[in-house]
Amino acid sequence: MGNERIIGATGLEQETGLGKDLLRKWRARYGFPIPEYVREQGGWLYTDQQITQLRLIRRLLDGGFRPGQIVGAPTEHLTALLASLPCGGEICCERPVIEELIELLASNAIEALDERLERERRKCSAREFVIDLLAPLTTAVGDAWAAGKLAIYQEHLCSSLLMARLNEELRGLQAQPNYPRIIFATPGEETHVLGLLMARVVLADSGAECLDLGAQVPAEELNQAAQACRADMVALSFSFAYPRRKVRPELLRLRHLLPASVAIWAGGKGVEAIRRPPAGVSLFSDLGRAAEMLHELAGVRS
Amino acid sequence: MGNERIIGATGLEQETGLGKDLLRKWRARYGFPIPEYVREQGGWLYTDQQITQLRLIRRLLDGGFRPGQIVGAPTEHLTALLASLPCGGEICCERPVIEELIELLASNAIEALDERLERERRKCSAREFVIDLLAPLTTAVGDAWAAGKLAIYQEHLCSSLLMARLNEELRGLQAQPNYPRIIFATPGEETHVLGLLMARVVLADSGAECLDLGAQVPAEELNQAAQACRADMVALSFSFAYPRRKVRPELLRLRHLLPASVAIWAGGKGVEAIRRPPAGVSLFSDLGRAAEMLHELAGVRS
DNA sequence: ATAATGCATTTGTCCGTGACAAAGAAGTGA
DNA sequence: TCACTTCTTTGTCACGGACAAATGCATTAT
Repeated sequence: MGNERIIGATGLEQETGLGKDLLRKWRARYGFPIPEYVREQGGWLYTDQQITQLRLIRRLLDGGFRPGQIVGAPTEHLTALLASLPCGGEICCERPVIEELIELLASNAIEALDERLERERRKCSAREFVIDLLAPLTTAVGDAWAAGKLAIYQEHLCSSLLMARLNEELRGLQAQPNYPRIIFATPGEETHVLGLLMARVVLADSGAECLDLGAQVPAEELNQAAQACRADMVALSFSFAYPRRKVRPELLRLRHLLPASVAIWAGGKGVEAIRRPPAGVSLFSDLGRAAEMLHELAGVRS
Repeated sequence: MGNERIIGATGLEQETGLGKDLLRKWRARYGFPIPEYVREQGGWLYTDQQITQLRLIRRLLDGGFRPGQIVGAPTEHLTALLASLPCGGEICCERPVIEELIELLASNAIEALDERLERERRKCSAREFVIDLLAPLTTAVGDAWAAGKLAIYQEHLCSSLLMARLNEELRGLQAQPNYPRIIFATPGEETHVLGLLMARVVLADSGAECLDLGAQVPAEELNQAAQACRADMVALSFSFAYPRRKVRPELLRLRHLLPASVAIWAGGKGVEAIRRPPAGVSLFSDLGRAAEMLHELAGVRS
């Protein structure tokens, strides 16, 4: 296992969420990161060091730092800054279960992980299972990856496992009268579906009728679908990776397209930082609150 | 409903699978497509006409035409060429069931569609269900979309429905002794997971132990996962949208990384055009054949 | 003192161009 | 007919410039 990894600029984009153009600009402006070109492989060679730094930078940017302050900085400096951030370097494990689960994942004990989840599932309702266990678990897994405790493939493995579970939960849930018909989708550039699925389980469990359009649905298509299916609501999920500045315009455009009778709910890590929602759009950073809102809404209707 | 649609270049990329850079080059080389810049929307305005042409061009390219012959051509010319293609403009509906299902989808009768699938499901084994119904249905839906008979959102809706179904099928399938442990994933830039899921159901139904890594797994991670989980095989799915030229290099790189004891199987529309597979890689355009191979392999082992 | 406004700077994305390598086509000789 | 070599087409990347949105800072008004 060498301490250098060849990754095409596009591959690096996958890992860090930092675009090709942006990395080029950084290289020009701050002199970092400068990869080495390897002829025989036909690709750029980034050192592990550089990749680590880029990951740290990504997290610091999310934490509010500006690129000019951190992009050229040495690793120690970055880690120091990260530690100074509230909830920065630490993995938030409020519940010991979650730590256990992550340990299992780290040691590739997939079957054991699945069984452990099954046991936890029996202890509570579907809603609690998702809100109090799976959601925190997902963010904890993300943190553990960023901290280098998990490999990406383990995160993927976990996602896949959770998605299968969530799909199971969805079975047999019946829509209740007076509860809205909701279309779930992920906006334009968002590929992460796990959060969306969790939301679907929670709201379906609460009695809503749910239709899923999956990932990367353009606003125009969403509008068509909402009208064709006579939906009462559109639910969107923005992950942490969604470019912040694009959230509001996307929501505004959708609000402009959709008839006023169709509500728009948006959730996920990507909208937590948004202060005031655009008019006619509801933001949720908490699935529990969304479920409450749903019940209120249905109560008014009946 | 206007006859013009605003789509950012990136949005168009979604719809047609044609990258931003490529469209720019085409515009410079062939004078097409030239969108109009709209200041107040801050985006490029592509006419429906242009989008239709681009879709047709996409299909013609898949059919073997070269860009220089078709990129500037008028719509009628393109449709004529498409009709001249074997199985070109037609939707291949070998089985009338599929046509029925598509009709249901076109009229947004999702529940009815689901019930119809359920009825078909009872008639046959899981394996036949996937191979003889779902797989053809998926390609038929793609064709219907390309022909303008379905909107994208309907395709998405169908995908989501099928994925839920397939996940159900997966439940309760037990791995059999002597059958390999397989890791499923989608390579670097591939986001389509439906084909992968179908393959997983077929092979799991045949007795393999399946682990899913989901979409967009870089070769390095795949290697790590394969070694950590002691997998016997890696199964990849390339959709029609995967850039042809990248298939072979990706497979070669993976073959180079993985230990020789780990088999590589690749399938999907994206590999059908590949004539000879790289050494040490098996290509499948047919899930049935893959299942047969699996049984042979297990027979040898036992 | 606080909030609000206007100006300067930072920063991410897109564009047009040129370079280049891989794939395809065409030509050549056995 | 097949293998091999040129020539052409074609997709992707790098580069530098341009630009708009976001941010920071200073000034003013309440």
